Amino acid sequence: MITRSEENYLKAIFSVHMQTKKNVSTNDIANLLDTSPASVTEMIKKLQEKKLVIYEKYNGVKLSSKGEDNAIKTIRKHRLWETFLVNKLDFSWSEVHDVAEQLEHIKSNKLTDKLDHFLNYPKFDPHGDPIPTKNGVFNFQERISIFEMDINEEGIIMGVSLDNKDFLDHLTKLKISIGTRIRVLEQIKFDQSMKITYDSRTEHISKEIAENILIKIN
Amino acid sequence: MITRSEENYLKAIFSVHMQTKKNVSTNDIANLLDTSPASVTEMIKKLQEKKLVIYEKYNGVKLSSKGEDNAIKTIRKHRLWETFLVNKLDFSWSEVHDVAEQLEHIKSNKLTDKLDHFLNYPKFDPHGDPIPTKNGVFNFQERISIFEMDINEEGIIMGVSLDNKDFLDHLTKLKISIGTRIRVLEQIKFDQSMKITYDSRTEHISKEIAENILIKIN
DNA sequence: ATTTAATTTTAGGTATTCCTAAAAAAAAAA
DNA sequence: TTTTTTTTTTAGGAATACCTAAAATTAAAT
Repeated sequence: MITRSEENYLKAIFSVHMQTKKNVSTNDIANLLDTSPASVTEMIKKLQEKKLVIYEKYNGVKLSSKGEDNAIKTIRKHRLWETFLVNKLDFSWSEVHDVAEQLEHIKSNKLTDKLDHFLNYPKFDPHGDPIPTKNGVFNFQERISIFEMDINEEGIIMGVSLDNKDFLDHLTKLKISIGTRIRVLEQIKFDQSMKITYDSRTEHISKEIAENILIKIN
Repeated sequence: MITRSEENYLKAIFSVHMQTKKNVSTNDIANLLDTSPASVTEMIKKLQEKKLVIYEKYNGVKLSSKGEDNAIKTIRKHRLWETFLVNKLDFSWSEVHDVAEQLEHIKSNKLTDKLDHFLNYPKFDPHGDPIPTKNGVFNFQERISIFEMDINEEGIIMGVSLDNKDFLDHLTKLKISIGTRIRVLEQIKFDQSMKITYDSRTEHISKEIAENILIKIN
């Protein structure tokens, strides 16, 4: 049996590895999970005994295939539940994170698969992140941030790279959501903020915001 | 914060008290939760400190109003989730218990209420048990078991008093479900089994089965 | 190449929730 | 009423998952 805590560690290791492609450091995990590095070392040892990670002292960890399977399953559940909350229960996308964080630990393969079916096998969650299939296959979609776009370039919003309530609430206020087609009008040199247009609106967005909105490339 | 374990104890106390209407004994709780009496005593003390129960040594416990509120909320969540699983995800009624046992501990009032709305404010769960409202009001319905019915008496099945997979699977096989109208044809003296008719079928059911199927009594 | 700084691990604790075995209290039987 | 049985509580431990402080190791800077 894999405990809830263990699942959170596996998910954290998966997520850091995804970005860095390197062995994941004790400190990185501690920061992400908001625990002490000492606790991380201890837990990693337990995960190693359970053959969920590959670990060498002072050299970081990576997931074993068994550990990766579990991490992907947890991500799948998290994203399916977020989709359920937004599409069926009418939650706003800024509200779903904490609840999905709990729901992702419910143990029942049947439940996950029936939920997937009920939602009509969605490929992306409400934040635009891909939902792995039952077999653990991600449907990746190349994306760049608005900040990286050129003047006059167009794009369709595919997701966000920050799951923060204030940020998401702000996007809601701006009526920016997944599927919105935008065009970059201007980049202000002084503060690197950007002027964009969409749905016959023109808005000014800060660098921080532009960096965390993702558009489809290709 | 009330932990998952504490919630299970509160639910158990509520459930035993419901039947006995007396202070609940340490042993009863231990049996229901499949733990040792020693663990129960210890936990009760903690619940007392949190003002969730009223407790006197060697004299059993009862819930405080705060404890009862919580127990009812947990039952509400359990039954709403069971309804969701059966009505929306197409689980059979014998499969839902274990999953609902996990889902009932998800903490989010918003989720519970939105789920209730999504399900169209159901009054009874798939086993025929009443689902308390947001304000903790139960919709009780007087019920007796088939075993208590007289010869030739008619009734509509409103629920079951046993949440056991084999039992529920057997009912499914017999095509007996909530809403089925039945009539008692005969009671066999020898083994107290009963002959019943419903939907133009005639079946023989054992005493154990008859005792655990509940019909409406006006 | 040392010294300094940062990271990681070890050592020793705490809180939660469970356990068994023994003691205490209450209930039932003789 | 005394003895026996049952129930409940206390005492002392174990596992999980966290913590802080100190030691060990690695990385960075002078």
